[in-house]
Amino acid sequence: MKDEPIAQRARVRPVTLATVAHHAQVHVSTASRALSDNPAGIGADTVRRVRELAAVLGYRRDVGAAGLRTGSSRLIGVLVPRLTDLVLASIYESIDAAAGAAGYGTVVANTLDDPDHRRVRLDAMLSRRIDGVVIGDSHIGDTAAHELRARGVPYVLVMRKLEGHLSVTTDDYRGGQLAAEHLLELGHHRVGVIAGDQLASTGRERTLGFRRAFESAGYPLPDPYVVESAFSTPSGLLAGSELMRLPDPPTAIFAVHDLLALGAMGAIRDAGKRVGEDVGLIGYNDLDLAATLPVPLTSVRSDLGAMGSLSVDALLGQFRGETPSSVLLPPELVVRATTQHR
Amino acid sequence: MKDEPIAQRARVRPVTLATVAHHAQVHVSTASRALSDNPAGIGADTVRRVRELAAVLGYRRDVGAAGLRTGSSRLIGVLVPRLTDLVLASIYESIDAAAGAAGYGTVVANTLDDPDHRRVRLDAMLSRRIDGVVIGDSHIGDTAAHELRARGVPYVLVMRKLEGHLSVTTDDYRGGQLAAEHLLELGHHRVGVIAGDQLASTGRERTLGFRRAFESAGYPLPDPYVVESAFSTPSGLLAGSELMRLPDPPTAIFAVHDLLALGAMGAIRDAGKRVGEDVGLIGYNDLDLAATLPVPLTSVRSDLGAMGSLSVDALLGQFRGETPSSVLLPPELVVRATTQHR
DNA sequence: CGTCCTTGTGCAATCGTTTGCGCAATCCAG
DNA sequence: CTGGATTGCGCAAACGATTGCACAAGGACG
Repeated sequence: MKDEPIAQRARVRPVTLATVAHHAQVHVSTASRALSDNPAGIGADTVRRVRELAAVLGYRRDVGAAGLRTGSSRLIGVLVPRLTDLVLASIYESIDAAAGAAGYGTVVANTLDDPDHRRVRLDAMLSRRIDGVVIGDSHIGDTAAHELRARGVPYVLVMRKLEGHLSVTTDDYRGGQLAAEHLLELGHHRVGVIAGDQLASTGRERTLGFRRAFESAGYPLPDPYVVESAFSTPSGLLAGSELMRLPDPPTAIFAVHDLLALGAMGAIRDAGKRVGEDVGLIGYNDLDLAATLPVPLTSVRSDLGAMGSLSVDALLGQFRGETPSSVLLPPELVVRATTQHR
Repeated sequence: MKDEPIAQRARVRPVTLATVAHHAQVHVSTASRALSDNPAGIGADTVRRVRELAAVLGYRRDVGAAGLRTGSSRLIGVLVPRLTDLVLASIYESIDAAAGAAGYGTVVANTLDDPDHRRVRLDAMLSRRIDGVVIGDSHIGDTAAHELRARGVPYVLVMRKLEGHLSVTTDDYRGGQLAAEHLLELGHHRVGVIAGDQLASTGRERTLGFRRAFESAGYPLPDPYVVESAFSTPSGLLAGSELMRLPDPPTAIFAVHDLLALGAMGAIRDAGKRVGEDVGLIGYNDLDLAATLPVPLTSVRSDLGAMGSLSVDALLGQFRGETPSSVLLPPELVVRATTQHR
């Protein structure tokens, strides 16, 4: 008893390939092959025996160790601005699901749209020898994509695009147009935009498409009617108040993100007006909650699930040595109560 | 040129410890020690030289390979029902931040509150030899915690508790009481509850605390006034409509999750009543958006960030061989416009 | 001037898996 | 009954990092 080593917090599991092989009375290499996806050069009954034993013993292949040998970690990194942004969370969910179906795991990092933070997180990912990266937070002037290209690590941008890089996005310019056309049809001529981050292609293009459409119709937007913002609810409240405080407040507002629209609702209320009746409002992304709000929100729908899984496809294609091309999905306008009067 | 091997998609980086050691003219073991956190037994200038060289060469320690040797993957697994649930996303963000600060990475899995799904995801995590697990989706009758205990893998429950397991939660029973006391003070006697999932401790305890308080005050809630639900906005709309269709609809509603409250707002509107003025409403968790809604939402606040980082602390403690004890954080009522009339 | 200690470095084993290569056993045809 | 083809399996070398142990150099001390 005295010389028994102290088993403090003994991980109960040293079940390795060797254990299984030993029990099955075969060589470890045989066991490895028997457990591989398509066992070549191994007798059918050996395969069965090894697999049964593996199951009984609770064997679980050590993916890390395997990766060391094969050079592939079977891990995909995902960069997002924030997971508490519902839109990114949705995309990440579908990325993870698609990756999982293909036998890959994912690691996600909040970059908070901050370059330093992002450097650190990307470094950590590279340290884990990820096989590829989905970039969901690209920014004008951002270097992550270039760096990955230089390193030869496959990557794809999602949601936000960047000139010269593979991406899977929706046609945000067109989305802005859709919103504008709808408001024009309703007879709005003095409108405001809560424009989001102009360094992100989403905020920029949605705003641009919207402004151009109003311009073409003969009602160009003066600059004070377009206010930049982050992509959060509080930010929407701020920007919305700014618009409502203008000497001639807009009769309708286009917010480039549903959460911004949510904040704008508060601002409109605070200004003593009624959403939908006095002031029209359009959001973007058509989140679940848009439909169930007290006053259901008109929104430009983009297929977040599709974006996620297509981006994974693009990555998997690169793993196979192909060179996929960028995807641009069509947006769609969903009309609800916030733009029904007038 | 002919015999040049085809360099298809050559990962440009074979910078290993050996490369660095070679350039620095030292043995690889010396290099390893020089790069470790506190270099013992290595000359100060050697350390400096090696580190400089490593930086110049763009060396990055292969965490997987290191883990193979050290037996620690420096990876923490996190189980959540869904990341699109804002509450869980917030908790996960703080878990990831705390883990990152301690030098750990995280992998998160959506279990969708589905046992099979969860088995698969947990298996994948164990295959990666995670050092510990934060369980954010525990359920009555759930086996994950037991299994981890049996395997000797450190774990901690967060947000939802389970008898006999280490957990970091807020006092949900007390939270329900707070909501009830507030409504009683306002003179509400016929109230409804949107109770969430009764297999989750959150839904159960918040509901229980609320019911007991009304019972003690002499106004027990008839069963039809308590309706179960998922934890999403659409689900809140459904449950809310059910309550509003009762012959004697409640004069106030307690929803055990802000998103449920959001859905309930829609239901109240649909019933032709005004939120806050005709029907009081209380949510739970005090998400960002609660304060900025058209009618700002009264909500029971729980400190999600603290829960996340405390749960990581609990895990780290176990890594060090300690046996941390469960944490119960106090909730707090934040009164806003949805409960201001009457 | 010899011995002992300290300090810095190298050697080699090890973690769990995959895989090229070669050896044995089996089969069938000539 | 023999020889070649085929099949099934084992050996050992990676993969990249960490670490116990041994050893060399140099200073301190008696």
